[in-house]
Amino acid sequence: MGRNPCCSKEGLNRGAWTAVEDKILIDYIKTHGEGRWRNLPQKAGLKRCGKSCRLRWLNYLRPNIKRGNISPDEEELIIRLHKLLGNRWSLIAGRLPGRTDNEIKNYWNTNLGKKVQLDRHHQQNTTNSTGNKKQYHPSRKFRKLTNDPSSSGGSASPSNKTATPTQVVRTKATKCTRVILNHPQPHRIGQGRDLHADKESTLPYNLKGNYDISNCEKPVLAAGTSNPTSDIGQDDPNNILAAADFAVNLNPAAAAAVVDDELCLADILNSDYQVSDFLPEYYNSTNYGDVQSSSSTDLSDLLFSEEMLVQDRSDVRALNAGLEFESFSSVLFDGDEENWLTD
DNA sequence: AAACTTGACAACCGCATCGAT
DNA sequence: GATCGATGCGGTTGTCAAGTT
Repeated sequence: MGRNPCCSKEGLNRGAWTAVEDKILIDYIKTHGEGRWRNLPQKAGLKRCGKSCRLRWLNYLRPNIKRGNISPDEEELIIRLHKLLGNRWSLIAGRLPGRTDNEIKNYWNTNLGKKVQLDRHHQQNTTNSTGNKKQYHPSRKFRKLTNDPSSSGGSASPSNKTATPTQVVRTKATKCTRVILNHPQPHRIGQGRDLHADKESTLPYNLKGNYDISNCEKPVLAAGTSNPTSDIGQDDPNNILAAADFAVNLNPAAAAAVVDDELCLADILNSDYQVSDFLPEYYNSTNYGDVQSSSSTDLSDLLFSEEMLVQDRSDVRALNAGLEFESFSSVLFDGDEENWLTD
């Protein structure tokens, strides 16, 4: 039994959307909201496939869409996330507010993919600098992207001739020692647990690198809510982890918090975790050290920001099989001088 | 100036996944 | 558990503009 086509293609408009069609779609969605894409064209009076309407809305018409001008920061984040996640564009887009998966995919295919590829090529050339090599002739776009002086449109100066031919965006060797994820509110004094009195035993692991998660549940990755804490009963004795802080002290290994084998970085990135509001207060009160936190900070910002803390390296522990450690480490520590990470 | 090439990106398409029944 | 509809996702294509020869 074959699947019915999402819509009859006969008599439907195809190709670029007109301003009139856009207006109809916008007006309809403003009135009736998103969803029901299959029936939307008929109800709205559009001669378009429902899929097409959805795509048009999600990628171009909906509010808060950023168009063009992908910043160097965004570019860097895309490269890192792609290194980590591969072609999971929606996942990557989810970490870039206002950007769509389609835009990022296109940007990657036309810019970054080649850029990264060229960078790898250059690295190979520099490491294997002996022997005759076939000369590489990058395309016009390649030369432009990499500021190759041979580019006709480039602004090459004589001094550039000795410079590295590629100006590829390099990942910063940012050392992350602690990743804070939003998590359920810890029990407070008088509410079942006293963190201040017994913080070592209350936490599922202590912050000296000895992780004891045997009795812990993993936190609720409450997709779709920015405040998963509200779903957790504070007195639920089973929510040990829910009652504990989900900060992972990983010196020097940058890592996302991983609680069990089922939770990997990709899961975390795919969640709607945000840095919790209450953490600064809590951490300050328990003297657990600096926690840079902001309620508006997205996890991706945190994972890849300069704000990640650098402390001592003394308590590196293998964290978890679920962590895509190798890939993650290579993402964050691309520099040759950062070999210690993989030790 | 025309022909050709290349890049950018909007849009399409097929398959996968999820939830309701 | 099977089926089906709705939606999401990622690969690919089509088209236009800009650049090159």
